[in-house]
Parts: sequence; structure tokens; C-alpha cells
Amino acid sequence: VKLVKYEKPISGAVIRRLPRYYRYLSTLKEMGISKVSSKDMGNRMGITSSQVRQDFFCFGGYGLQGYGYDVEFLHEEIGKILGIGTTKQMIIIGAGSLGQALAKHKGFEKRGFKIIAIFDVKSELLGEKINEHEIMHLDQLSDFVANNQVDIAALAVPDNFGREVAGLVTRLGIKAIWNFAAIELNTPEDVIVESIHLIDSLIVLGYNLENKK
Amino acid sequence: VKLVKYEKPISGAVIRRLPRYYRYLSTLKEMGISKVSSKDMGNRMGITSSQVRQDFFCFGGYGLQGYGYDVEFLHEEIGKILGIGTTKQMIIIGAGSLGQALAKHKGFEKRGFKIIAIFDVKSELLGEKINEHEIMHLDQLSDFVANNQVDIAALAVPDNFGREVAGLVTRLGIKAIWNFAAIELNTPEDVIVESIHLIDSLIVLGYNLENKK
DNA sequence: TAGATTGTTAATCGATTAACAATC
DNA sequence: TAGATTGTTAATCGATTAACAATC
Repeated sequence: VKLVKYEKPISGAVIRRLPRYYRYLSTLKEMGISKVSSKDMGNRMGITSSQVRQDFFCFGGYGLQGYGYDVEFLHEEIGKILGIGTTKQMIIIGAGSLGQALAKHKGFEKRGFKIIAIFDVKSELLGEKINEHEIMHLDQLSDFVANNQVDIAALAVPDNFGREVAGLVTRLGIKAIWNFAAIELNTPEDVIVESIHLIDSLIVLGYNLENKK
Repeated sequence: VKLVKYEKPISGAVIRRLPRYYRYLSTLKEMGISKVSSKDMGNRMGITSSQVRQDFFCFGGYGLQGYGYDVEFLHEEIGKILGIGTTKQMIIIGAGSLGQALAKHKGFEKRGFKIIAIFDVKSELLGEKINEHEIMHLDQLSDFVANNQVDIAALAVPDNFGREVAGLVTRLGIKAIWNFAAIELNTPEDVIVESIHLIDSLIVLGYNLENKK
């Protein structure tokens, strides 16, 4: 009997590779390919086959010696680890162009992230509909959170409002923030923050371009 | 005489922290604070003071023993390393909601990234103006690149067009791609790719929420 | 069986942290 | 001078890679 190894927490570096494996496996599935080797996966992703095997080994290993990995099975198992398929409800705060773009994005719902409301403070935006959701005033957030399960708040507000809105959101008990403001957030320990710093990413790109890796 | 140490290439991990230092120093400057210690910076960013000093030491050290770092000077030096202030010209491919949000974003130009054109293939979008730029047809890209300095192409196209558009862009000689499609790009060695995988980020957030770090 | 490829341990590499002398 | 904080080396920690036995 082989036991799955959940003893020690999985490192963040491994977790961040899982969505990439998952996407690649989705592609293979669509193409009707049923098996894949660690070498194939590594080549595609620019990492070593050794790292691929090591990553899966963290969870007990999903392959068959001499054969490789079954695409369908591996896809499903990684999906389970990542919690894809369990629906999480998300609100978007900030209905500017970025907030609206997030609200309209197709890919999130497919992976279990359901957008259930959009908030802003600008009166001229209120009542406008993005997809099926009317933009609500931020004053209504408290009531909304009291009456709905909100798992994640996406912050697409101007940088200088980020701290304030993050404070509000955590006071209301929301435990996960997807932050797009170019600021550092200091949130309570039990609140998970994941930031997308667009400008940082662009600056690193500019640096690498000038200093050709 | 102290020589700046440019002997070995700086690790990517260090470079990715520089924009964060830079942003923090910008804030301090605005607040009129003139000195900062490695301890202050570390606390703010959730890293050790040792790491902060080690990072700056890569470039020869910018501080004064017993005092700390001069905010204005450090800000300027990090800016120089990152190449902030040298203008880079960027085009956006894909004028959907995400492409438009990028085009409208205020923060890029401030850091030297100038958006000079937007392209799409949908005829109903052509001619529409985003900021001062008219949306052009992708067929015009080749001419445009021939007549303008294009440093960076931001790819905000549907995932299934990503590879094709990346191929086009590299064939036209553009050396840096800021990729928003949820795909792995295989580009020539001399092309720099920086990807923002929104869905990956969201999935990791969901994972961390379920598995409370 | 021969060939292929994983599972798994060990070795290496690189990044982070600790420590403290230097010096403002 | 005493106190503070960097510059810099060494120690530690963690992540990646190599290697190969296991086994399909």
C-alpha cells in the first residue's frame, strides 16, 4: 500500500508550477494525447525532467515506470490538489477599465472562480451592468458580505486607495485578496494576499531587455 | 576608490525585488522622509534586513554605516539600475477589455513605458480611439514596425491566438514580449518574455486560501 | 528480455540568514 | 566616546539537478 505523502507542507515554488502543468495537460487532453513523459513536460516548460518528477513525487508520484504519466489522470489529480472544480466566489472592487476587464474575463469561471459582484464609488458608474452584474456602491459592500459567501476580493482600485480598501475588506472578514494595486499590503496573518504588480513586471521585462540575460 | 561590482550577473530574485524597493522609496520621498534603514525596508516588505543589505551590496552598497540609506540617492540609483527614465516604446496587441485596460493604465508612462499603438483584427473595433491612439488592423503591424521603434509588444489576445501572434511579433524583430495569454511561449533565445498568468495567480491564491499557509 | 521512464536518494547549487568587524 | 547601522564574509537553508535502482 502506498501512502500519499502529505506530511510536510509543499513549497510555494512547487505550487506555482502546478497551474502551468495543469494548463499543459489541458492542452494535451484537448489534442487527444493520453500519455506524457517528464521529459516532454520539462521541454515544454523549460525545466528539467528531474524537476517535473520531483514535483509530482511531493504528492506521492502519479506515474508508471517505463511508461510515463497518464494525461487524464495526472490532469485530474493536479486539479484536485489545486482545488479546481470547487467554486470560490469573488467580488471585484473598482470598476475602472481594469476591474471591468477582470469582470469580463472568460477564463476565471471555467476554473471555479465565480464573480458575484462589482463595487465602485463613482456615482456615474453605479447601476451600469458588466456581464450580468450591476455595479454597486462600496457602501453596500458590508450588507453584501453579510448576505453572501465572499471568498475572494479582487482589488482593482487606484494605488492610493489600496490600503484603505484592503482594510475595509479584511474588517468585513474576507480572507483572500487578489491585489492589483502597486502597493505592499499589511494584512492580518490569516488573510491571504496574492498581488499582481503590473508595473513591476514591466520594469523587470525592461531590465532584462537592456541586460540581455 | 570603491568600484561598483558588475562582475557577475545579478540574480533574477534580486532584480524582482528592486521594483518593490523602488516603489517604497518613491513613497518615502513623497512623504519627505530622507533616510531609511535596511531594517525599516525589510519590515515593510516582509523580508530580513540582512537580505536588503545583501541586495544593495550586489551593486556595491549605497549606504552609510551607522546611518542608513539616503532615500533620494538610493531611489535614484535603483532607478538607474532598472533603467527607469529611459523611454521604451510599447505596442498593445488585442484591443479587448484587457488590452484597453492596459492602454488606459496611467502608471506605465510614468515609469518610461510609452504606449504608441494598439492593434486588433476585429473590424468593429478598428478606428476606435483609446486615449489618443486609434485601433489599427493587425495587417498594418508590419508597416508600423518598419517605421517606428517598437521595444515591447504586450500580448492581450485570446489564448488560442497567442502562439501565432508571438510568432508574428518575433518575425518582425521585436525583442520583448509582455504576455497575458495563458500559454507557454517558445520564442527565440534573444527574445525576452515576461508573462502575467492571471489564472495561475488566482489558482495559487485559491490554493493558499484552502491550505492556509 | 531489452528498453524506457519513473520513484527516490544523494549531490550540487544558489539564495537567504546570521554574525560581526568596520566606521559613521 | 557610545550607539547605530552598514558592508561583507561565513553558515544555513532550501530548491534544483544528477544519478541510478526499481519496475513496467
